[in-house]
Amino acid sequence: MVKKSTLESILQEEMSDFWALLENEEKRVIAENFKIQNFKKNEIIYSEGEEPLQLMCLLKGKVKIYKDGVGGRSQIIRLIRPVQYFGYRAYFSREPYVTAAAAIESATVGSLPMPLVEKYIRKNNGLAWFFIKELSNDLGISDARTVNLTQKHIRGRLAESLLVLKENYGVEEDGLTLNIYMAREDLANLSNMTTSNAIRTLSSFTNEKIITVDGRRIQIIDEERLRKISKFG
Amino acid sequence: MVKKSTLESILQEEMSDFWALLENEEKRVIAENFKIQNFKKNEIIYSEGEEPLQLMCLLKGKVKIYKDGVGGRSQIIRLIRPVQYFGYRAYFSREPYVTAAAAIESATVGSLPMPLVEKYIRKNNGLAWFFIKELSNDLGISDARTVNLTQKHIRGRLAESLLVLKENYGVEEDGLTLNIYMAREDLANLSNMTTSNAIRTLSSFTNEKIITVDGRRIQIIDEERLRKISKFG
DNA sequence: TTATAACTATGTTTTACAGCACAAAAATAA
DNA sequence: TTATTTTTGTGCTGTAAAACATAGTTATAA
Repeated sequence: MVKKSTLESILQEEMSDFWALLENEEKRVIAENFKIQNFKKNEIIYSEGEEPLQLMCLLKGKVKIYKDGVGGRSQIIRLIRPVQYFGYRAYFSREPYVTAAAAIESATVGSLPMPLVEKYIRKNNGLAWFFIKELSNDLGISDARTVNLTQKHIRGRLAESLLVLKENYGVEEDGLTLNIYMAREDLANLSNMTTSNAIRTLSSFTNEKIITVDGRRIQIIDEERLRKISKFG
Repeated sequence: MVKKSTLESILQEEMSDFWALLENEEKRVIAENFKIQNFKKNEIIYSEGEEPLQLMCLLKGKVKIYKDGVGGRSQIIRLIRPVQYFGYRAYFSREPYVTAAAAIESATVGSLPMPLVEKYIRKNNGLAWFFIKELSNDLGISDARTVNLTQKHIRGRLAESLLVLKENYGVEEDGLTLNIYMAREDLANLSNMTTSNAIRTLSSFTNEKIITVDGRRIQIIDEERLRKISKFG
């Protein structure tokens, strides 16, 4: 078991944006109820239909929020990086989860009971405003995504995904290699296409010297080109 | 009892969910800054790229929130009915509108300056909670929509749209006729398909006795069937 | 080590849907 | 009224992408 002081220091240092908004008494209670959990690669964090009870904060690793659709096909809705919050929306809407979450790579998740979070939101305006901004940002992204996924062609969708991955998880020291190693299947589920087509289109991009691929390592060589494809492809 | 202005009575009666959350002083200032505007059928209410300055509330009529995508194609993101609020999200995200809004039929819109709304959100917890719930609901719908639009086939998407129209705008006295008369093009933009395919698929549904069509009047005859198509089609 | 499963790669076939053309009907304007 | 534009309806064609098949390749387990 993790020491209480450690938990509090994580709240203070990692989740400072959230923590800083709390009053002293709130901080005490939040720290008491804060829990940390580890998830292995591919482990499910929560599933569709479950009751949303925790506000989660990704402290380490990478997480995908996804939705299973028609015929076993899965759609990745959004990607979470440290330090981002997730798992709370359905609670606000008083409904079970309509999405699921899983670790793309081994992940550390901090969590707080939603009823407690709601209680403090209702009396702490800074906290309320924090969630209004979070939700507003996510909603804007979701709306934009709907159009991108439905109207762009395969090349455009994959190009966009690669750029999103770069923006979201950044690159390694070389400034080119994406700092995330995703299975082709996940890349496909992110881009709304079949795995075969993700593989095929990656090959095309490689042939056109837009990217290089080494297993799951992807380097973006010609970002400008990728942006053009994303916009018009 | 003091006689209220027309504007104030609209706030009190039509926008009661919002109004009831305000303190007396807030009510006074809100009433002072409340404006009403009329829009003709097909008139644009706001456009992508504009600065979001008003919280809008649809008092009468029907409004579509849409986004122009690749090659002049348009995607309807959500539909607004009285009394629903819209136009505020982008302001919270401190960005220009990423969507546009237009009247499907002649509409009356009440509006309030966003800076004022923000000011009150920051000191009125009930108001903050109101927007947290609104945003949460919209985000859940948007995420579900992404999957529906990308994974379902044409028949499934149109079936779903018809059901959404029924849930959203209801039916006339006969219990069957959708209470909204949309152009085929709008129906197509709502369902992510071409106008031709919307027309064709409507014809198919008619032949299969699932609906009847008379111009823009649509009656849902076999809702059960429509649900099945929406789910598995 | 070998065996087994999971992932990646690529070629072939099928099909759902967009794109286009054109006509009829309805709405709107002159 | 007639003229003109907009909307609706159908048939035809082409193609993007799914579905399928099969094989090589890399992990994981026994």
